[in-house]
Amino acid sequence: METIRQPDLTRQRILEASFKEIHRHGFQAASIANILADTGLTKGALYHHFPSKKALGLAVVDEMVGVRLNERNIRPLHAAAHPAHTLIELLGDKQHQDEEYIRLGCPLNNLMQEMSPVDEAFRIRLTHILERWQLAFEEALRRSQMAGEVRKEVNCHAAALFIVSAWEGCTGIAKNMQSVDVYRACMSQLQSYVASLLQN
Amino acid sequence: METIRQPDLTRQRILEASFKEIHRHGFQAASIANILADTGLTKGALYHHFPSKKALGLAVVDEMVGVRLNERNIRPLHAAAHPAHTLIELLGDKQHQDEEYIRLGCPLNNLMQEMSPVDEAFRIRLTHILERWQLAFEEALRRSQMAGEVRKEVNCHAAALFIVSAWEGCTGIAKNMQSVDVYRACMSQLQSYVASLLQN
DNA sequence: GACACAACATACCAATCGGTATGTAATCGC
DNA sequence: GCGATTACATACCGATTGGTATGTTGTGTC
Repeated sequence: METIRQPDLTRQRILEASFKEIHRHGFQAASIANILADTGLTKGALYHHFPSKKALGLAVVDEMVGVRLNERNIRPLHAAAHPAHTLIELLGDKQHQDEEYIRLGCPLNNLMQEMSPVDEAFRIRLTHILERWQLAFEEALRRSQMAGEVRKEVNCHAAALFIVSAWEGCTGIAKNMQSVDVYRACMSQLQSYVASLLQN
Repeated sequence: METIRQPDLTRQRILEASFKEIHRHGFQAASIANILADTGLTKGALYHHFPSKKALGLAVVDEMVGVRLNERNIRPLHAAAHPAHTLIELLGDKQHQDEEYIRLGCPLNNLMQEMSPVDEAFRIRLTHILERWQLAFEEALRRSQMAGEVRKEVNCHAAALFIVSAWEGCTGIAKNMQSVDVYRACMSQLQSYVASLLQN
């Protein structure tokens, strides 16, 4: 009975199962037992790779939540020729209109709302992710501003903060109403807000 | 040893302690033991007034969260002579800038984010509260629209949805950043959005 | 090939959870 | 005043929680 061992891969499997479990139930209600049942592993494996449930949660924040947000919502802006327009397109992206994603909500927002008042370590890491996101929007607006596409009296920093906030607000409301239509209607209003920052 | 009994009052005390506990830790992580310790009562008392933790939570939603929102964010709009302007003032209300309120977040939003995907009974009641709120904004905008204060091409329904969403988004982000300044900056942007709906 | 260590599995633990069964005292109806 | 019922208090319960101690097996190293 020889069983192959791939520690890096099992670690990743634990992270993915934990991400799913946390996305469904939140961190505090996330059950180690469920994660183990999902992966088919046992406690020995999990506590070999992660010293505690909290450490596992923080790893999920950094290596899953943060990375996914980078790939989906930040990277597209970096290569954009007309960042502000790419931003508006991003707000209407079909990627975010997935049924289950709307039902379960934005993983970043979920964790922020749950953990921020409860655990400082979580809060700080989540804030860092949030700030990277906000900064990406700010730079996108500023680049478009220098290109004359965004009105020059616009406060890009404050606008970026508001866009991130409103985005999370829309996903949160749509999550409660369990409606893709609500999500679209809400994000459409946000799009027109961003459009109001443009020239003409 | 005669102890006076005021069942209505003890029920209210349980509700208030539960509201505090839930506001701090969320519903699922809220501890019955903590609530009892806070009130000085015992399990016998609590389970006499409420059949289960879930029923207690739903009562908190209806009798505490819903009522508070009515008094603070809806009633002020009913008597307003210029509803849209009252709405803008409401967004800058000092009442919502209380330190602890920002640290712990909006009770309605907290519960929506936590409970919507997990429990349908919670979701429905929270949605009702949310819809009443949205409707109050919609009617405020519409009244101002008929008075010629809000531009007539504005979609009041969609705008109200967005205002509620963005508001909750702002409180959520400020809660994570634990900053009254962030809250103010964010709500200020929302104010200017609403202002952009006005005539001229 | 033997030794060392990493990568797991198994079994167990105390603490906490929501909930219940039972007991007791205050209050209300007559 | 007396029985019935309401309003609690006390003690207990099974289930689940995150965590640990110990065992076993694969794997790289010399």
